Amino acid sequence: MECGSYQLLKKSSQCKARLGKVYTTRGIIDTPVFMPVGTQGTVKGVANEYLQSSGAQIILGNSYHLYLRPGTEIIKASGGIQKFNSWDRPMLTDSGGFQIFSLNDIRKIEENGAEFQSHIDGSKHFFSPEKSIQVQKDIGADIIMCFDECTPYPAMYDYAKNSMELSLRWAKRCKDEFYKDDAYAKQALFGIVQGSVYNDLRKISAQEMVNTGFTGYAIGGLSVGEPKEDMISVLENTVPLLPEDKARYLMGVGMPEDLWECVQRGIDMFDCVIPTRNGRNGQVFTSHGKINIRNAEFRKDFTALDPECSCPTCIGYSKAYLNHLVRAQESLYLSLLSLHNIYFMINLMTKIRKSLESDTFLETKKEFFEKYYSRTRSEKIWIKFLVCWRFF
RNA sequence: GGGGGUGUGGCAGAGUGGUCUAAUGCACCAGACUGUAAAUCUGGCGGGCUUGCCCUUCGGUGGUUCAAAUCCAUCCGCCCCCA
Repeated sequence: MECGSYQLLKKSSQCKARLGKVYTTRGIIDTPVFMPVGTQGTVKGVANEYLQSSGAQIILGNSYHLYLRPGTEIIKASGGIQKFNSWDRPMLTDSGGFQIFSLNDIRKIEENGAEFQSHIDGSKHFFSPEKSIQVQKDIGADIIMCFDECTPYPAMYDYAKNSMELSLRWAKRCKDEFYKDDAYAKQALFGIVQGSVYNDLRKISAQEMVNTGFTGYAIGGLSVGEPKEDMISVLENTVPLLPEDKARYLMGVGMPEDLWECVQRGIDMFDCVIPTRNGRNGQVFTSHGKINIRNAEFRKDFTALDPECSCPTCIGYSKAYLNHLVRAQESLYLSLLSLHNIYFMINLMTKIRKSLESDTFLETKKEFFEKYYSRTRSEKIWIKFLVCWRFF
């Protein structure tokens, strides 16, 4: 099987959700899948052994960050990123496109590419589509991404259009660069659909990307601050334009509730920093909703974070102890909470896949949401809950 | 016994006539985080409500003044040095 190719196993009879597999050089990924983010070649705070025990099938790395440090020379010399970081399951690298968005103040975009100032030492670097592909080839992940501009939100129509068209031209250059040598035998290149919240732009982008032809298709530029309804609308209008026999990857999403909504609309792959970042900030996902373990209410709560979780954190430690670790700024909590959140996401995706196998996606979703929003009675959460219901 | 210093919100610590409910840090109470410039950031932290104002606060008491955390008197507590 060609690296990055998608096999559709089963379609939900209830919605656009689908069960499948993505084949890569280093293994087969069951989809829908959640990919923990490991920007610098490590999922922050979580050792490989634990990451594997969580059931994580594939993790992300970031070209821009790895290019700056340790540098592609070292990664190449080590035998590729997965020799370097000892992660033997599949990996995907982002192109640096997201850094065009997030390093807003220290970059300049032009037709040929983007000039960045290193956030580490201020030195100037230029990423063209060709450069990004070369870097990603040197890093050596199984799936690599086109260099794009992650259009900021809000974006005026004209800006979004120009940005989307630039990403299209860059995508073609990425493809040319990618197929220049035989790297494609081991790696797969995914294209990225842009167009902000404008469905006509999304349509053009999707059609053009498909015409250009990629092994898989990502939807980028979402979950950057737009209303949730806009994200859903974009998915409902864009996903049907993508070929059924290719993987669909929604970049940067998301929260547990988002995963349900987006799988329902036909997404196969997700990545998000949320489980690890929130873990480092004390916020924990549980089957009964998210909690901030730092809060006073947990000082004397000697039960586990989530009674339904069997991660090492939940097996070994109480909320009261984790609350203490956070308050005392003991570094152990960074790992324990990140690990739990990763388990939560991975378990959630397993639950989703099982529901697709038995074709009970919507029932399982409803069950999840009822429990997930049961803990808090706050008005805000209930409004969110009702908004989610609208999509049934 | 003599000399000097000091007492400020939970803690540390600024402030030495009005712009003081009183800087700043910590602690505390919450919130946010979506292809990671994030172990980060934001808000709150005397009381009351009609959210603009009112009331109560800088060891105690009394005073000076239009006005006192700030000046004076006195009392109380603590610290240092000399005997």
